[in-house]
Amino acid sequence: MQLTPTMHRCVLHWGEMASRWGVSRSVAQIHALLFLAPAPLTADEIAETLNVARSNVSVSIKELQAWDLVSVTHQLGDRRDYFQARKDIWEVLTMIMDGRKKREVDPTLQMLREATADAGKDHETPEQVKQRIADMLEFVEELSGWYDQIRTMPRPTLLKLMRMGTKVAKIVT
Amino acid sequence: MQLTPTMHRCVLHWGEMASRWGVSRSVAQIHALLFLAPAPLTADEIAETLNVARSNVSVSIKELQAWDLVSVTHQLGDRRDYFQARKDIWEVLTMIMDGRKKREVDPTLQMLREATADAGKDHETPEQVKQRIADMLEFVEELSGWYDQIRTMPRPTLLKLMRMGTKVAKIVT
DNA sequence: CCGTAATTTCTGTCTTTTCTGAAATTTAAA
DNA sequence: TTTAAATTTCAGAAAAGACAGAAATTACGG
Repeated sequence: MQLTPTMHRCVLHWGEMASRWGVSRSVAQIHALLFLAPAPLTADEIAETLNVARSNVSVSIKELQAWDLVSVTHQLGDRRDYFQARKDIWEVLTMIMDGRKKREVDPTLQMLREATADAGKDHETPEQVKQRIADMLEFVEELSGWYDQIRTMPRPTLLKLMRMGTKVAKIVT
Repeated sequence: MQLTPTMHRCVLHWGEMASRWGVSRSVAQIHALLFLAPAPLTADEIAETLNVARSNVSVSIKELQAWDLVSVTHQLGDRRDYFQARKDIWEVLTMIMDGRKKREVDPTLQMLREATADAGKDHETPEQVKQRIADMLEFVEELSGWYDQIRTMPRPTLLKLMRMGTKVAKIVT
């Protein structure tokens, strides 16, 4: 697939942001390419377009599938896999946030629960420190629960709430 | 400074999460240590407690200061720097979100603006692709603006809204 | 100013991550 | 089956990042 200058620019930018986003350059570039591509692409097309090893595409696609950002389709009379990315930008954000919560928050939540549970037996740690850990646990639990609730709300509702901006505050006054 | 088993566990966990959070192990461990520490610590104390090079502490502290998570204090009659971390967990979250937005979102927003502005001159890129980029720009602009608004709201208001969970939806019905 | 404590910068080493190319495996048509 | 295309796995090369220790700089008391 031939990249136009604009697409080229986006793909390169995605690649540059990759390390900040916590994925490898290949993963980010492939995602950019599939997100922009007007039609699904085969692994070979991706490898050729981005000049990366075919095997690299295979592994990167696996990761994008784990994030639920890319899926496979097929063409009649063609055994190759055709990959396409989620095009709905709102859904893309949701998938990324879900993934990040699972990887970046949940393990810590788990650890804080254990640490707090064990605090009784621990007579060395100053009360002040235990309290800080407990406070943190409570805060993260609350945030986590809030996120799970928001996640269930229909998109139009969220959109309306978002567009109200700070005006939502009036309901709590 | 001597770590109690509970503190030890937290510091190690922070270190393990570091790569997922996008910082180095040292940065995460130092942050954990300073967050839990009942009193400010010198760079030497940090280096000794965590068994890392003194220079490493210097660089890591710089990064934590760039995130606005750590500040310097002094003791009378002691020229050494004493470092302390923000203890308010809500503020810590805010600083991290601000930092992430600045590093992970703003550069992309910038790029999307430029790409969209240049779209007129670009006659190669399919309309469909240009549209996808424009939609993405609009979405990210909207999210970004929303975040900036929310950021200005007083904490008690946000807390109340958070505790309402999905009940906030009733104001848009 | 001088000497020393404290901190930072720099350079090279070590570790980790990413990526490639080859080999192995899977898949499906013949 | 057999065969060939398609995909995945794997081992090692290459690149990036983290870190230690030395050297340089800064800050301060005398």
